[in-house]
Amino acid sequence: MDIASLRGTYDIFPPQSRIWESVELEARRIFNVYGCSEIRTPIIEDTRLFTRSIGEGTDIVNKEMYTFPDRKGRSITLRPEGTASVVRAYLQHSLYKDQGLCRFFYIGPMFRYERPQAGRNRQFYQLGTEFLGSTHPYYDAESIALLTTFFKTLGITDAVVKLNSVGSRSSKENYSLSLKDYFAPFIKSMCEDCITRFEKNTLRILDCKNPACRETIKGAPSTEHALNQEDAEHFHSVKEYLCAMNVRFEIEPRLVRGLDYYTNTIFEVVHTRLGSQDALGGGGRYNNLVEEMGGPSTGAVGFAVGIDRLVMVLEKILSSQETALSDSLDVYILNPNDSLSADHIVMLHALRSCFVKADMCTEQKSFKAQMRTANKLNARFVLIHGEDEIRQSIIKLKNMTQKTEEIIPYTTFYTAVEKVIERIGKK
RNA sequence: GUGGGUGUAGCUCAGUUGGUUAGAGCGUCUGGUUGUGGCCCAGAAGGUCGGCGGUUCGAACCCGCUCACUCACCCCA
Repeated sequence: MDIASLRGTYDIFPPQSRIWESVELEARRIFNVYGCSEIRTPIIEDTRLFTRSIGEGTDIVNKEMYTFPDRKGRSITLRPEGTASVVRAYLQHSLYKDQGLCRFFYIGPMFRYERPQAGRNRQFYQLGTEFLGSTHPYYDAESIALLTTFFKTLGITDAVVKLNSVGSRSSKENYSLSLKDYFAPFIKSMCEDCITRFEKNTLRILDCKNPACRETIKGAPSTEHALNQEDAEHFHSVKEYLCAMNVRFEIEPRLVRGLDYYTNTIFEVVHTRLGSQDALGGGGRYNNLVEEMGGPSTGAVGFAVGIDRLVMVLEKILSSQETALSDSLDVYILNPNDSLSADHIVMLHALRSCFVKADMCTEQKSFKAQMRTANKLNARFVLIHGEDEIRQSIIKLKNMTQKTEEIIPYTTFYTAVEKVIERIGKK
């Protein structure tokens, strides 16, 4: 075949898909406990939604979006993240009129045109929450607590929460200015990237990994000094609430995020077993976004988790035994006669109607070969109903683990099925 | 977008300084006497050596281009 999955996209199949299922199941469970309801938004949106919310100067908007004209020439974009769509839906349906706080969660694919790498794909999957309608610092803390609780229930105990605050818009602007003042004398000796960052997005200089730049960055003013009174208090409360909930975190003064809409609290959860793309999740507060999108001033906070990366970590934690074990069959119906009998089809159907995980052999194979198949399928029982059994009006049921065989009388179809189900222990 | 690494059977990989019919392990299938699995034994199927072009008497091996995978930069989840 000459057609393969597109670059940066991939297929998920067993046994790996089982991990995905359990992640999603656990997420729904925890989110429900925290009062979040699911929101499903379209995967395609008007391009302007993202350019406005994420920011014109960001990498996502500049070079990573899947953007194309539709048949009427409108600019369409495959969503690169979830928050913008949630905010759009929130506004479009005037949800801010209903109640104080809306708690949503979402799960689904996102798209970014990037060079694939470990933990980075063009179609990737995120699950996340958005709390809309409050500026209270408690919800910043609750978001982080929910995130860490989720990881813990999945068995991830060694993830690290990194926390910082960039402050409100005015604090952010102040900070940006003070950084410019600080870097101005050194900028000519810094790396090329930093020079462009200096003009484009000064905050991002703090993220530079160049050792020479690093030295200059060390002396840069930290975000905390740039926060105004109110922002500092907000940040302080968040930290206090986190401590109260026994959530561990590390203050990371250099932490800045690539999306423009963040204000105040920003956080990231990293895991050491991931490689260079080590963020399992991240998020923060975005108090201006709803208003910027044309709604009322609305406080909001949220996070997103990279499911692809989460699964990578879980695969390393879980033993291969654990993932393979779950695949077993209750009964395998043999086909000792040459042709597929109607009796077997009806039997299979009846068993499945009673939620017995059953399957049957439809091929013309030797008895031995059929037994081998049963074994390969990890069948707990094998049901034998061939010519001999028909003559004697019985069914043979072999217990594969105990290697025992039981004879079940076949007086009527229903009593026989009943007995089989009873023996299998599914009643 | 920039760099490094890698493409040989379904999977994991060998393959000598270029030289006849390209191998192994696992997996798959079929047998090992009448209709009974795993273990063991025997056998079989399965490959455009990523693709295209070049060098050569001769290329899986050398060269060029291209595609894909992969890791890193960048950025993010």
